[in-house]
Amino acid sequence: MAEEEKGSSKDRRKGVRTTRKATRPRFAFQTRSVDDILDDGYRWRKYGQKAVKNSLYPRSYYRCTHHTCNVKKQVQRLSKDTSVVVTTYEGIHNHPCEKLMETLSPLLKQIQFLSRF
DNA sequence: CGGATTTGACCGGCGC
DNA sequence: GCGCCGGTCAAATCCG
Repeated sequence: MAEEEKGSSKDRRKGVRTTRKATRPRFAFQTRSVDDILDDGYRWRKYGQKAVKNSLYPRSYYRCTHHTCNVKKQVQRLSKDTSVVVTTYEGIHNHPCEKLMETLSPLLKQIQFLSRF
């Protein structure tokens, strides 16, 4: 008979060890922007979207696309001011700021160039 | 082609 | 004990 892959093959969530409660500081601040995705210097990948009761707008969940970076970001829109988004950062980056580096790259180059003198 | 994104479905914890 | 909510992951799809 055909093997029923339904059920066993569908091994969805498997081992969500609770050993993931390491230091995880949470920083939340509001920003006035019409875009939910605020490029603050890191790359984010959306992994979920859920609607909030206190808000008639959905909340977006983002995660850092880095491998050694376990940082999470939550973005919610204020029901009073849809032009304001609340960004909550959870965790710390384990890698240098890509965008920041790119922005400082030309500057660093110039500094090094001037340093030669 | 690869990476990124979207939606739906599922699971765990908690309350009563 | 059961139901409900929140939160996360997976697959499929899209774009450059």
